Amino acid sequence: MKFNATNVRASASAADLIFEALREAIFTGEIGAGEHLRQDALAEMFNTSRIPVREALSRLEQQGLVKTERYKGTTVTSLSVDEVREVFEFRALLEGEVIRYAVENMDDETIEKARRACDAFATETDSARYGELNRDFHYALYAKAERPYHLKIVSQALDRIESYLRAQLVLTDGMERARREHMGILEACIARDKERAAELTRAHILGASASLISFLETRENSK
Amino acid sequence: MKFNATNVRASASAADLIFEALREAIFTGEIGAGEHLRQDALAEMFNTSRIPVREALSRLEQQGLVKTERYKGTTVTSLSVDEVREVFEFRALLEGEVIRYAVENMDDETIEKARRACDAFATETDSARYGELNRDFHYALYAKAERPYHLKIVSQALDRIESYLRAQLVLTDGMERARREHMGILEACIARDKERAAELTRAHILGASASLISFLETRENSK
DNA sequence: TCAGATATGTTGGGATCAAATTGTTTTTGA
DNA sequence: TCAAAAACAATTTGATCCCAACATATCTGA
Repeated sequence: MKFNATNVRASASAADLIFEALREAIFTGEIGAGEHLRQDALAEMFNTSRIPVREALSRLEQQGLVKTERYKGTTVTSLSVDEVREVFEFRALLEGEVIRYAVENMDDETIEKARRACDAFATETDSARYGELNRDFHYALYAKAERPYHLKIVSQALDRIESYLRAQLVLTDGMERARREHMGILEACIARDKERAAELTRAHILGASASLISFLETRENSK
Repeated sequence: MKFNATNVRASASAADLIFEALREAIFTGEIGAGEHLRQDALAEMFNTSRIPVREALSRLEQQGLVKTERYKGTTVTSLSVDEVREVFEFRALLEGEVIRYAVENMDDETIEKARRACDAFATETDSARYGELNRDFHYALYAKAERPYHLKIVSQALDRIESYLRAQLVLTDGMERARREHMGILEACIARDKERAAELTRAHILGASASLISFLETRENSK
């Protein structure tokens, strides 16, 4: 007899929980850039020892969300405008290519799934969930590219700038524009027009980048 | 009295040293795919406790070089042919773009540095150093792209398949061909022809991929 | 024979201590 | 007085010993 394949073993370890909590806190801005994270304090906060805390911090560092210096501790990293711009540029290149692959394998089921994600994004009113629903839509399409490595890197790039992405979406026209552009991408996928889908995706990302960067720069200047 | 003969106390932390040692051992094949890594054994081997060992393993896991399952331990991951193919495909896309940026900013100093790296690669006789010198050449050019995030991802992709890359280079015509192709790329950079440099870089990577994969597949079939 | 019990080994995580390093404060000497 | 030196505090890194959770192999009894 074969046992039920439920993934009990994949249940989160303490390090997983701390990692997720910190990641989310950084994304929402609850922990601001430059802030110092002390291992002892975190261990106490999460009611564990330092061991899982260190593992979580190490993973955050690998993702570039924090930086730790020997004997000095770990701080939340802040990205410069140039760095943000570069990550968006990278995403435009990569996601454009990924959607091209995806359209090649596109089927009705995937389109249906993407349409639902698109609707969910368009009707959501809780701005805290914009980022998540935005990912849902794109990933629904990207899944069909059948390129797990590419997708992992896309995901990593999104993590790097997630907090900025969330900020961009809640800007006045960010959501409305994203809604429209998602529709366009979806239609190109339905028409199986991979070049148009790729071009729209690139434009979608670069447009968001431009709007975010102009926001960041005016904020920077007004300080 | 206990002697602590290891040079743990240099500048890198113990975890750094263990990480590097394991990484190199995996690259050279000293630790084969599927092999089991036990924390106790490693701690004893490096004359430390399990704490830095676990940190090193965690970092290796983040890079995808090993996989750990809860309460079961960590094993060296092996890539399927499809995965290897995908990483090469990814590199072709990304490195093609990176060299395009690099040519835009190209200067004589960089070309001189790349030429030296190219010569060093062409004249090296120790096959263990091929991989490193190959990286040196490409990075010398890529540096001028002034895209740190892109370069980090390139580096990460190379890490993922480093051991395969080394295997590919020591195949009979791998080195000779790489020599020729490096020359071509360098010349395109000198001519400031970014499209040709990009196309040659793509072809260089995809060619290596094709030759490696046919090698892997015949080996697979002959088993 | 084979399902269940048992033994053993490994990883996950806790607690506490020592060592190393950095930053801060206090003391000292000109 | 004030700059350099010394002492001190805070913090991270690592060691050691501990136990719990879980996996696997072996043994046992029907």
